[in-house]
Amino acid sequence: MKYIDVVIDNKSEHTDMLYTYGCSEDEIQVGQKVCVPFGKGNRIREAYVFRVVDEPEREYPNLKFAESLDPDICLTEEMIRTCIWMKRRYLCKYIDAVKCFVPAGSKSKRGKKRNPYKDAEGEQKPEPELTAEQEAVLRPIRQAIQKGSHRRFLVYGVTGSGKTEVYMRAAQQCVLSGKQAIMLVPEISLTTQVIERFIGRFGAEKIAVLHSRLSLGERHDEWMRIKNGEVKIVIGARSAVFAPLKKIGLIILDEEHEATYKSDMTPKYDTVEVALKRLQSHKGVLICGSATPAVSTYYRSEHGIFERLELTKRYNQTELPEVAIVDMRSELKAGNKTMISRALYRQMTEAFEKKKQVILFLNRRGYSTFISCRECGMALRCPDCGISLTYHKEENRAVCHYCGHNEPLPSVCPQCGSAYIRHFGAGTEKVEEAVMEMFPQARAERLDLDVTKRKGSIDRILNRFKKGTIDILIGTQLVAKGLDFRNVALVGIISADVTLNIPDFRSPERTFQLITQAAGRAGRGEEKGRVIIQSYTPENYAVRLAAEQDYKEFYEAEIKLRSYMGYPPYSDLIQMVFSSKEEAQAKGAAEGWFEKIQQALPEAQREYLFRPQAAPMKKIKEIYRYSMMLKCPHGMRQAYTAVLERIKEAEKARKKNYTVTIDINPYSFI
DNA sequence: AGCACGCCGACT
DNA sequence: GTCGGCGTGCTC
Repeated sequence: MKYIDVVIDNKSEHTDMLYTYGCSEDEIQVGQKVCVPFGKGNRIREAYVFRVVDEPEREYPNLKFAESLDPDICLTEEMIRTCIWMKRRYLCKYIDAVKCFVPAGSKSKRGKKRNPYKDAEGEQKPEPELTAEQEAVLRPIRQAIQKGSHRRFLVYGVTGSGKTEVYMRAAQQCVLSGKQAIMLVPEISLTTQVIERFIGRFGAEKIAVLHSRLSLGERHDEWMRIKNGEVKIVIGARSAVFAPLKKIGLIILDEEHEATYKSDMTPKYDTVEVALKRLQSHKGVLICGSATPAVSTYYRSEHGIFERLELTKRYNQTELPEVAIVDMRSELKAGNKTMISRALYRQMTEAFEKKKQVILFLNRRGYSTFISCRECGMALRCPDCGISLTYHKEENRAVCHYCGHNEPLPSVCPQCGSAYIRHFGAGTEKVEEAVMEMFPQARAERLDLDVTKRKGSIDRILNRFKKGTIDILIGTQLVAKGLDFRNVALVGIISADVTLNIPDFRSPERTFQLITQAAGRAGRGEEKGRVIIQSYTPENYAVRLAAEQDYKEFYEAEIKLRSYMGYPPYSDLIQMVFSSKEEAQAKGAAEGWFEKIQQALPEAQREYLFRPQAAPMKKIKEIYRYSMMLKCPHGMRQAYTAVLERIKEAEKARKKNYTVTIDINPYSFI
């Protein structure tokens, strides 16, 4: 007879705690899925064992007994420890964390197992010889994996420097050492080449692929294959970090800087953090790889938290493309009011004459519009936060989405006095139209998230582009990621200013990354490629240094700014969103929390909490939203989240007419 | 979240 | 006298 503490699979905040049951099964283990009677009606509910003890901590007058255990689903102690850690770190419920580890689907009815990649042949290529640089990078990685020491590496390697080969060799070492590896990629549908290479090298039977396009049954089967130890390497998007492997020797995050590694659903976890937590238990190795590391990651590699390894040479010795910036202010002065500069037009014409292909980037304007001067390029920014102000139509004002600072819309540019100051963003959609008009004979295709939603259409469009049945690919960031097209001679970035003016402290970082990645798409064949960046602020450091392909210089400039403004990595940002059907309730909840947090903070730290403000898209599906931001300076994060945890706990006792969602270091602010 | 208990109003 | 309305409070 054992006593077990379980977490009930139940959506309520109120039951988010451990319940003690009796269990006659002496073999019961932490992580086991069980069925227990719960509540007054003793309805049978699913639950997960978090603790097993011989004697209960106190008397339970009406102790109940667990009824049965699920033979298939059993998490390890390490996974349960990670769940407990996640609850505290992301302020989610136990069950939310548990759900990350268990497969969503149930056992497939037909006992037949399906491996979606069973028939994939893989890219059959002999193992290439490693370059001296790759050898040097692999040496410490292999050593760490072999010795089973928990170490963290940043592999900073320029595009085309052979990072994937390094990953594969590291994974090979991991398998040789009797451990398993997880290979994470930002977006599975754009990573078929990587999967093919892994399958070609290791064989389909040793690899599991996890992603959202799998059916529930397929996902369950893959999960079981992994759990039963049939699989050596798991490839997948961020959720694959939860793969039920027994001995994790290695976790790789490819394109480490990508936003998709931060979950925007509950629990709002950060993949690197979860990976590190798991690897601590497994004494495993973390590899973060990127050609444009996140500023916070590079900072860690400067301060001994990550060991930095560099790949500086392009694998096949192809030259970096020639990058030119076009000053859109002078285009306007010269009377060109279209979104295509004369230089870009010329280059496109030339490319088509040579039967080459063109990629145009048009960044989605997203949810906000910034205000800038078309004559001098200046964009309105918050005097306190340094981020772009957003145009609010209703009040005709410019508003800061971090602190709420707002000012009336100027009628003339405060810098140069021009009357050509207006809100920007709209109009980028017209690029496709403009291009069609300028090049009616060219076959253009658009690739963005709307198109992507239709299953399989990414691959279809990309295949057509590869075959050459499309001349111009017009796309968003999607197209920038790791695609390898030989025949692309020219990449045009329609407006670098759009990403630059997204109201987020990371906008320079993202601009730099986008331009660099986009540039990497040009000239992958024998001929040198060309890149044209159009901007109203060509002197901006992010635009200029991206054109020069100078990451380190950019990092130095950016980290100074972060330090000065107190943004990550010098702080953590916490966003709270309060939503309700009634506007007054959402507002009231936000203000109530504001007061409570203020009271909990020492007076000198109250400036770190910004006043709540209505979300720009105030009403989504009849729900009103208010948001508020808390900046946690160095080392204060735990103390601050503990304050929020206490308030959340206290609010739970009352009946609430609102919901609060807390996002630690969100990727976008609303 | 559910589910039961509970204490008031319209019905057989 | 009883059926059922949903307000309240607890779930090992």
